[in-house]
Amino acid sequence: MKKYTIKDIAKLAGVSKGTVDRVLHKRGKVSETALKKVNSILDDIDFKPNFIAKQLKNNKIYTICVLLPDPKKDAYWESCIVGINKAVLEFNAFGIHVEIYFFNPTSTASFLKANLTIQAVAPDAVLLVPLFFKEASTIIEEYSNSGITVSIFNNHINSSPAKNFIGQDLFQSGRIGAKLLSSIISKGGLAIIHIDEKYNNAIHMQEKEKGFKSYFQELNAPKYNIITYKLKHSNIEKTLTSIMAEHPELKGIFVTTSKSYQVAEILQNEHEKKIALVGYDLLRENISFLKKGNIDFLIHQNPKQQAYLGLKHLIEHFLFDKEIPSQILLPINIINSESIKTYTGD
Amino acid sequence: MKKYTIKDIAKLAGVSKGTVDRVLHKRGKVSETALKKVNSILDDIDFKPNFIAKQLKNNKIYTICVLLPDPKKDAYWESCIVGINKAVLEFNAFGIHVEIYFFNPTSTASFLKANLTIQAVAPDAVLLVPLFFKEASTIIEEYSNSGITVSIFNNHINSSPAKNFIGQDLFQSGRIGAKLLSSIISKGGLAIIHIDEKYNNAIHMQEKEKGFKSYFQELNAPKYNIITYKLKHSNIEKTLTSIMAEHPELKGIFVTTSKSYQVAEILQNEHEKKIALVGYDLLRENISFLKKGNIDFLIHQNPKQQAYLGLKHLIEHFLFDKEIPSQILLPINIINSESIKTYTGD
DNA sequence: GCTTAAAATGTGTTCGAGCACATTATATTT
DNA sequence: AAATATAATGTGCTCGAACACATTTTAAGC
Repeated sequence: MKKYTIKDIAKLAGVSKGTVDRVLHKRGKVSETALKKVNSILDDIDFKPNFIAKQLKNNKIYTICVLLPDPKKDAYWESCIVGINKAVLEFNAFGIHVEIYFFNPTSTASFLKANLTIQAVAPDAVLLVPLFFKEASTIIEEYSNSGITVSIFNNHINSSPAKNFIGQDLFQSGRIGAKLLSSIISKGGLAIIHIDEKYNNAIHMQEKEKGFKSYFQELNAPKYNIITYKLKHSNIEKTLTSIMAEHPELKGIFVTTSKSYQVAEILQNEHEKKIALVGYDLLRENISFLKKGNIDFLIHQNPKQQAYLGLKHLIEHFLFDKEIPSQILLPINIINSESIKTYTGD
Repeated sequence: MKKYTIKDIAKLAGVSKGTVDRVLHKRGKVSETALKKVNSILDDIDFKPNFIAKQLKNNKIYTICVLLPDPKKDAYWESCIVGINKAVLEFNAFGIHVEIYFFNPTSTASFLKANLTIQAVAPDAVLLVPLFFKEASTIIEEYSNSGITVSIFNNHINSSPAKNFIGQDLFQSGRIGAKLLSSIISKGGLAIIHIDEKYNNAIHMQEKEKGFKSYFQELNAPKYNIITYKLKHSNIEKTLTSIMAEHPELKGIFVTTSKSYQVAEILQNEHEKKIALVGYDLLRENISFLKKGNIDFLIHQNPKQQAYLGLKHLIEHFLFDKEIPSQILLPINIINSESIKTYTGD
């Protein structure tokens, strides 16, 4: 249980701490006899170098840049900042310097420009949302070549050299949505609705759709029939009402993006029949409709936690030499009108 | 952005580091003029003492004892150990020593005995599950008098001097269960079933029942009628089948404890009609029935996270001088057969 | 003005690892 | 055997905060 120091070992082995140091770090210039003496002591005891002392000697300030879509353009990203601030606060006793940058999620040029700025900063690590597949891959490659550690969250990029990803299993996410709708309604028509956002997160939507369909395929229940639509924000109301007119058997809708409130808005005027609605993300508008009962369930993608963990693992990597997990898939939270209350704080 | 040291401040203020030190720690023996000089510098810059150096100087090992019911007696507590180990791992670079103790949840004597052992250890803090109201209150008082910090989790004790509690809002938890059942079934009979465990966690069950009922009262829907039963483990099958015979309108069951698998076991033989079932906690048996479809939703009380956070806040209090939050109410997670997959890891 | 007490201020050491540099021991060459 | 090269080992300083102790300054008393 005693904590041994290098000095202790030196004493026990009958050599100086310099020699012990050379043995520990394999710096050579140690005689056979001295090596044996030190190693025999090291075998006997459990020596762990004092991390605190190590850090003090090192005494470096690590800079980490975070790059994400501008929350002003899409409120989904707001909570990421909360998560980042949480991590910053947690480690403010250490030499960690975090800078946050935004890019316009509708503009690849903006993404590239932001990365130029970051490259000028020359940070130790970058945590980013690789919204644009192609551009992100190149950029990440560049960072890697400069010896800058890269972690990504929210979006996965298979072919990229960045190995540290934090997000959710989108396929499974779709299955969860399917299971939820099948819990609420026992038969009838179901619609998968992709609301086309200004920027393309097609992979997200596709994976969720696949998962959703796979659930019902496995269920092998012909009592459900599933239709899929891709709506544009500009004419949702018109399209949706016509879909409903065309499909009177429609009982449930699964919205694959955070824009389910736009569907809820329209559904709330449909008084004669209740259509179940499952959507994504705890946006203010979504929460409002969830509480009112127009949205039945929200699936929580937890962007706050994604950003928090991404940053935390980078920091712990630098400070404590911990390995960064190559992939973290967060639990997918199901939220209803009553449980939403418990998600406000931490 | 520069990191200032005491030496820097001394230089800027034109005094020695000893004087700066005295000002920072309010140790007195500082002249009016020197005080002013140093304070004016401190006002200008953002000085945060280097935590690493502080720790190295301090070089103390903090001992924290954790006391919880024996997981061998009730599997619910198993995951607490996982949470504790997570915290221990996270801070293993620091001087933190954690000891875990168990008590028999059916025996107050065992609880008292374990606390005697802990008191002999004389730790810096204790994290415990105050299962027995009266005994826990006394014990916590004793710890406080000895200057030992106490945090509690899972159970709340109003009248105790321990202010640091981590758990969930049980009333709200009951409301969530109610909302879930009302999502699945639109009308009919509902049963609240308390399965009497060997030890009394009556407060838990009562609060959940209150919450459950309050939801339906607010809903003001006479299409539901609610019955409440308290079952003993020994004769669940007999009692439950007689209840179902007596109440053919029964459509949903809310089990307030982690023993919903016992109900599911019986329900799986009822093939002619489907009864919705909502229960608590991710025990192996519960998960199995959730996947099979006999349990519709599980409410996750997250004992792992409760233990983890309890320990983490104690550690951060000692290491970083952070204040321990007087109360943390964790989010209440809803889990279905598809989302359970995403909860296995972290 | 001198002595002594008290207050104020400064100096130096410690914590443990890490590394530069100094010193000593051994081997090689002439 | 002496000179030089090379290998091996030891010493001492650094990181920044904290605190004990030494030194200086100021005030009080006669």
